[in-house]
Amino acid sequence: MRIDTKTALLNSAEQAARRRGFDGFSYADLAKDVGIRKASIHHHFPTKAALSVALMQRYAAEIRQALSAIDTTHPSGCARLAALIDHYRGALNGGKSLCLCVSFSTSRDSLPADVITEIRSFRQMVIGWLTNTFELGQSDGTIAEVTEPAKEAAASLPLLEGAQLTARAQENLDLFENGVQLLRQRLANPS
Amino acid sequence: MRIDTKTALLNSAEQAARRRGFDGFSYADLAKDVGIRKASIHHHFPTKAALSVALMQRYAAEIRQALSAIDTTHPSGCARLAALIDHYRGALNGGKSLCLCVSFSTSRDSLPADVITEIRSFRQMVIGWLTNTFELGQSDGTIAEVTEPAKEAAASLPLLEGAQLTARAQENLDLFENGVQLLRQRLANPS
DNA sequence: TTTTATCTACCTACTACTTGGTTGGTAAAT
DNA sequence: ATTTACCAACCAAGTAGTAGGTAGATAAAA
Repeated sequence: MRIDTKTALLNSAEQAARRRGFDGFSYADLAKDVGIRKASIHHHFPTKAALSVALMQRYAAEIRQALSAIDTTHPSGCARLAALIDHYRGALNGGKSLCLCVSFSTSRDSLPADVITEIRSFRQMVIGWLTNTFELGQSDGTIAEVTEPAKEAAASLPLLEGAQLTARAQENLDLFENGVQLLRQRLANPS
Repeated sequence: MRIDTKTALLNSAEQAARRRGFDGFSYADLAKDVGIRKASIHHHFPTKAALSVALMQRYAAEIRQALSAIDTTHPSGCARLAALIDHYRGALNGGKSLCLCVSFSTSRDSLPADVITEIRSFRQMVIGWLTNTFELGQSDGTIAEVTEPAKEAAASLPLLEGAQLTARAQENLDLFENGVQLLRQRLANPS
C-alpha cells in the first residue's frame, strides 16, 4: 500500500530530525529518500520552519495517543510508568534516534516560535500524565517512595530525556537502562 | 589584555556550539565574531572536525578542574552535590546555552569518532565523581536516602542534562530547578 | 456521457547565498 | 632566513527557496 507523498515526507523528516537534529538534515536529504525533486517539497511544506511545525504537531498527537493507550491497557501506576519508560527506550531505535522534542531542543534557535511553544506544551502534557501516574502509583501502592507526585513527575521526564541523550551519543541502550535503573527499581512488578 | 587568536576562536566556537549545536554554527560565524577572515581559521583548525576535538578536550579539562576545585572547597557530600547542580545551572547561562556534551550529543552523527569517545569519557568521569560524592554523602549523612551510590550517580547525570535541555528549550531556569528539586531536597544543608 | 475547467503534485531551471575548504601570497615577528 | 598568522581569490558542493510549466486527476458544465 502506497502512502501519500506528504506523509512520506513527514516520516522521512521525522527520522532525519530525530537522528541528526533540525540543523543536521536538508530538503535534499528528504528528496532523495522519498524520490521526488527537492523543489517539489515546497508544495507540501513551503518552508523548513513550516515543516518543523507539522512534525512537532504530529509527534505530540502521537504521544498523546500513546499515553492514552497506556492508560487503557495498564491498570496500575507501576505498569503505566514502566510502559512510558519503555516508550522512551523504544524511541531510541537501538540508539539511532531521539525523541523529537529532545532533538529539537538543542537547535531551538533555528526553530520558529510556534515550535518552541509546542515543545513546551509537549513537556507539560507528559509531566501532567506522569503526575497522574505517580498519584496512581502512590494510591495503589505499586510505585515505592512517592511523597510528592508532581515533583516526581518534574524529575522523571528530564531523567528519561537525559538518559535518551546519553544512549544516543554512544548508540548504546545499556546507558539508557543505567539512567532509569533506580526508577525501575521502585516499580512493584509491572506487567 | 588581548588573548591569542586560537583561544578566541575556541571561546567563540564553544559559545556557538553550546548555544546552537554543532551543525548550527559555521566558520563564517566564528570569523565575524573574532574579526579575522574565515579562511584564516583553517590555519588554527584545519577542519571543523579538528575544531570539535579541541573544543571537547578543553571542555573536559575544564570540568575536571571544576570538580577538583569543588572537592577542595566543599568538605561534605551534600555541599559537593549542590555545587555540581549549580555548575550545571551556571552552564545554562540564563537559558542561553547548554553543556557542550549535551549540545554535541544530538548532532553526534556530524562529529568525528574521537569526539564521540571523548563524550563517553566525559560522562564516565562525571558519573565517577558523582559516585564518590554520593558515597561521601552517605557516610557523612548529608545526602538523604542513599543506598546505592553508583546507581544514584548513573541517574543524576542524565537528570541534570535533561533538566538543562528543558530549561534551554524555553530559556527558563525555573524549569531546571523543577527538574532537580527532589534531588536538592535530599541535601542536608549545603553551604 | 463527454467536454471543459480547475486543482494537485510533480517537473526543470534558476536564484542568491552559504558551507567547509584550498591555494598562493604577504607582513610581521623571530 | 624562517616561521607564524593573517589575507584575497577561488573551488565544489550544498542550502532554502522562487518561478513557470505540465501531466494527470477530479469536479463541474454541457
